[in-house]
Amino acid sequence: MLQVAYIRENKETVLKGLAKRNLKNADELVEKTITADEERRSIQTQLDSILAESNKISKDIGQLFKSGERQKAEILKQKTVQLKEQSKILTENLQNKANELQELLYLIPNIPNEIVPAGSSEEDNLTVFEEGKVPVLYQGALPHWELAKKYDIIDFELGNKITGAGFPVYKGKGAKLQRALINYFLDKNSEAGYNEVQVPHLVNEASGIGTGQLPDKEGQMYHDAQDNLYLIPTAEVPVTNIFRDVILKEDEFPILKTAYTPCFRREAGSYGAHVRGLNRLHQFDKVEIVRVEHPTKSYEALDSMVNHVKEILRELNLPYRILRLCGGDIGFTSALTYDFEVFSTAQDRWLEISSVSNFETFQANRLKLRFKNSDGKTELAHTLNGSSLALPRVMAGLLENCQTPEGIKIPEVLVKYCGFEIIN
RNA sequence: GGAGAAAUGGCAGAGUGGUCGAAUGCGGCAGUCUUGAAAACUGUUGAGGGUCACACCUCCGGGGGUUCGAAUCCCUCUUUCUCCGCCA
Repeated sequence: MLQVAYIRENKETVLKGLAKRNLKNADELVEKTITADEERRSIQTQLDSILAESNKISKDIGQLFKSGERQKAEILKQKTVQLKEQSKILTENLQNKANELQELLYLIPNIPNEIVPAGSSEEDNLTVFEEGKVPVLYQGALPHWELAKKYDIIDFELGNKITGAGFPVYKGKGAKLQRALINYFLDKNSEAGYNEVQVPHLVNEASGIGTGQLPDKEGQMYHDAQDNLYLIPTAEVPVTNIFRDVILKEDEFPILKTAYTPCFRREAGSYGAHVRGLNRLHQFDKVEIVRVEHPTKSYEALDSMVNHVKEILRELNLPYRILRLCGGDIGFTSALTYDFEVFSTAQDRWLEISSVSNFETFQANRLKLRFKNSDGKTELAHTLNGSSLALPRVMAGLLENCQTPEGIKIPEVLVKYCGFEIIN
């Protein structure tokens, strides 16, 4: 959520940024917001002066009672009746206007960074880096869902029976490989200075709002209506919300956290060939990295996160590329996002396996995540996060790219985590 | 699940209807002293709104109520602690 004061004072910048996102009715939205803000402040001022007056009278009454002048006190009491009426009405108006303003602010996405390319869809994303050799596979190489069946390591039908589509069961070496990857990712993240945490997999409404899933992506999360809790779509939500309503000291920066969690996504409206096998699931595992940074250091941090993910992919020996998302494809809350994609030879397509973003103050404003700066003023911090990494597509990429006629060769770095070198 | 107690500023902890945004201590920051540091002393130190700046307004777990006036009284929710029971 952008700060109203920022919108008020930087209207042109905001409009320009929203234009890059191809946001329809941006002008109207911004105008309405500014008007609602003005009205809110005007009502607030009126209310404040009425409250000031009645506070004063109350104090006077106190004095009069003390000095025994009950008669005079009774007269003053009469005066407050009218003030009370007025303040009641104004309080109600203020509440309504504040809600209206809040609703409007929820509709305005983050302002993209200068270097975010213009564009309307994923076609316009900019490839900024590419690395790794695409292996030449043997005749008869299979997509991962065939491999999963052949070696009996992932069972989609069984998951379908237990729960439904998109909830696979990992079996035998498949389960072990999955666990190996999780441990490997966590270890890599820890080595890089990320502090490991285990967090709840269900979150409350305030947390969903804090990181921006609510109210924007309400329908994407599984919701337990009985207790009003949401299954997390990513560890970003519980981990970042560690810092909700927190005022940090400046020397507490930088903050680096990593967590492994399952992720739950309803993925309403996603069907077709591209969601086969592991490509799109309702439940999947992910290791996430989250950072809270000083505003002057957040882009440096973003680069460091990108480099960190690069190193992991290098070690896994996977061919990948990095995209800078364009204005039309970048997430609602993000100012700059880099997507990592692994090339799947057997599917002949790129699979998104990581998304690394800087949210600047957008989340921090919702979270009320601030720090005391060197002038002693409170200032919003910057938040960032990225996947390091999402399991299923890494798994898909590994299975497909590492397949040989003899079986699936486990990358060197994973062998000590798996305890085996080949799936056959 | 049953019984009881509690929730106040970074922390500890006072405050049971007016002069309380809140004593005191610790911590933090600044200064004096010192070659420097420690100690001691002095000052300062919550958040949000509002203003050019003041004024002013709101906030004592959340919500509601009583009252001219609520940290203080009432209702309700949440959370924590203690004891008992049950269970991993």
